[in-house]
Amino acid sequence: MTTLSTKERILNSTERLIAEHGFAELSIRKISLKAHTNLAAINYHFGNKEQLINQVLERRLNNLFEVRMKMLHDLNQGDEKLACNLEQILHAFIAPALYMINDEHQGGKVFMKVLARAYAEQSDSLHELLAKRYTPIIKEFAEAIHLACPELPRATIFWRFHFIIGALTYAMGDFGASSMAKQMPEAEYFNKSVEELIQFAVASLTS
Amino acid sequence: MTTLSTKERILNSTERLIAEHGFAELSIRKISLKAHTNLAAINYHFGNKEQLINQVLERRLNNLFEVRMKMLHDLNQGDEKLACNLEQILHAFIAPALYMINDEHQGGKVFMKVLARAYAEQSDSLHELLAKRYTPIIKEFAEAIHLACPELPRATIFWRFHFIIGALTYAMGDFGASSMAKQMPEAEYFNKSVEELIQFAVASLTS
DNA sequence: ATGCGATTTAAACGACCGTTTGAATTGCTA
DNA sequence: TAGCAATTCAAACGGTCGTTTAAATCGCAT
Repeated sequence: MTTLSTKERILNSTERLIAEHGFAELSIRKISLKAHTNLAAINYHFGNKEQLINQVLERRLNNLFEVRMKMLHDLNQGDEKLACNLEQILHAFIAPALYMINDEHQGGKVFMKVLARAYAEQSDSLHELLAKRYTPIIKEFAEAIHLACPELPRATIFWRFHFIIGALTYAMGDFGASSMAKQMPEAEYFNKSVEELIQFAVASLTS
Repeated sequence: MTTLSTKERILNSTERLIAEHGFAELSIRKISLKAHTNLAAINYHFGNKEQLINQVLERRLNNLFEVRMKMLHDLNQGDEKLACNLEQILHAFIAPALYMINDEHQGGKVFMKVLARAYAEQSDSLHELLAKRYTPIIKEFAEAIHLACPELPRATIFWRFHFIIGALTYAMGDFGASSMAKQMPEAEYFNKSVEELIQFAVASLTS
């Protein structure tokens, strides 16, 4: 194990604690204990608890959204107005979230649970952060879907894409807790989730 | 306003506080203040905080699930093996949740936010309570869907119904917070949500 | 090696938490 | 109306919370 900076250890520990025990039980003291650092180090490096949580989310959201955008743009190489396969578009949106989940070493798996928790919190600062990040990417993907399915009204696309995000978020947060998960190895269940989710999303947009 | 018992006032206040501020900020003191009662009255009537929260959920979950079951059974009147319209089946599952939301007087609207929060919490007791309630109803609805769509593999039905529940839950928790919500009156947005959600669910099951 | 800014530390602050206690009050029955 | 059980109440319990303070320590350029 490489030696991590105090700041990184705090971010990682916070992420894990939220994923494992939720926001309600999260405390500065538990974080500092898990990160093998001092209580005050957290306020020193992050100001306060709220800013720490925001940075935990931002750190990975930035990466997740960059990957999604890159995969989308790679689909219509150069030509922005080229209509592409609906399944590919949804793959570009869904798969990065699941790749991230599989990235055990970087804690992406943990993060997706954090993200699911964050959605359900009604903390204004969290909601703002998520809305600010999601708005542009939703617009881009909705536009791509419109090109792929020109017969679908734009409003319908927005509604259904919104619902797909809900299903994805819910599935990620529930990952491993489902009764289906216990009937097969975790890796297999994971891959199956990706496949089923994409097929589900495609079907929901091709009525 | 009719005079409510202390127990009812505590349940109602707890429900509202969870919906408005989440589980993290919920405290016995805030509940007793909102319910115009004493701190100790809560422990007197409910034992402890955890049991109070469980009762808040059970009170409405029981009603919600009864209505769903009744609507499903009313579809195939008497004849259990009669295949019925997929849209009607999904309506029986989705609409009661939304009727409940619209039932302002009984606080159903508030409750759906509570439910959305509860999903994201990883409290074992909450998860157990929800799993115990959901398992039988999911089986019944999956069976009805199977009769309506015999060409769909049973496993696929379970996966997609699971995703639909996710979309529904997410939509309910997000109700009113969406950017779309601000562009039309609340009642209209609500009815539109029902319609779009059912159409979305139907589409996702008829690939 | 010395000085200085960056970092870490122990300790304490006031505030709020869930729960318990035992006395006061209420509502109903005998 | 007397008495008893159900309910409400003020007060206190031990604990945990987020944050702050000031001293100790570290890393590194001079």
